[in-house]
Amino acid sequence: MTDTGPRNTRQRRAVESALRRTDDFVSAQDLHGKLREIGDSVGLATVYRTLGLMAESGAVDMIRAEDGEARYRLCESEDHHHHLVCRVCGRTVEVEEPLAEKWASDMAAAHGFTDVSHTLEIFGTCLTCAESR
Amino acid sequence: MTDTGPRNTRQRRAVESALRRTDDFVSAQDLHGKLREIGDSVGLATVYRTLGLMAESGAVDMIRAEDGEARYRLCESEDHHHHLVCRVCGRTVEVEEPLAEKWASDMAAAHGFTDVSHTLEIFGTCLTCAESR
DNA sequence: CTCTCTGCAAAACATTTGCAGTCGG
DNA sequence: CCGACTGCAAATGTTTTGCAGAGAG
Repeated sequence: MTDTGPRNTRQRRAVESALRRTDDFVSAQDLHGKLREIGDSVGLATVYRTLGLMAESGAVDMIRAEDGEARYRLCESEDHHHHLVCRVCGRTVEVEEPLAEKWASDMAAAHGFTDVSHTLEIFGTCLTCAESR
Repeated sequence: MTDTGPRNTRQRRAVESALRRTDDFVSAQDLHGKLREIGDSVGLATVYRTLGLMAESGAVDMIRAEDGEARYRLCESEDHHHHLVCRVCGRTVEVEEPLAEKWASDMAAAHGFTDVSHTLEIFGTCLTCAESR
């Protein structure tokens, strides 16, 4: 079980670094743009591939914006959690709801479902964005 | 307030009829395919436009599959509700969770967010699909 | 060295839009 | 009649993939 893990390439470091510098959820496209701006460019396909791997390994959270676009963010807590996202500026608050977890799995079990996963995201307009409207 | 509503065209009737014949969530592409199969073909763009309007008016529920594709289903209950969806066969169970509603709005308000909306979907493998695996 | 990772460009998809013609009311 | 609705094809935007070359271990 010698987990060699992914290779330590410049591109991977750049993606992780850019994610670390961002508090909010960003799309693969956004990230690609940011990297290009700071002159640490990484191919778009590589950004997608890297984010995909990180999401699979649990290193980043992935959510879907209301239009279906995927957005990523470095995972802060180990525990499963959800997000309150400003649909204007993207500001994010990480929230926990232990009851929802249990409710979801109980509900699924009651109907004979297994391998349960769930999504729970809250979208709104944050105070700052509402005022500057 | 004479709501004339949308026009009663063959295409709109075909879409509604096809939705009525399906218990599970279907994508616009699926629906377009089904209509073509039964020889009651409707342009793909029209399927999208019609589903979009119906979703806006609340006539259908719209959820995002795990891959981000939009899926639609005739709305059964007036109240806001959520879904337990089999990720293999698409079988759907409509569930309600009044606590989640309140929790989401309270949580958002506590952080100064307004115009709150939320998504809560549960994905799993239903008994039938688990057995035939 | 070897095998994974990368970049680029093309492909694959879902969805939207421009426009001219159709048809419901 | 007239404006909303439709079909088609082209445009868009995101994400994936094929392939040859680069570089990590």
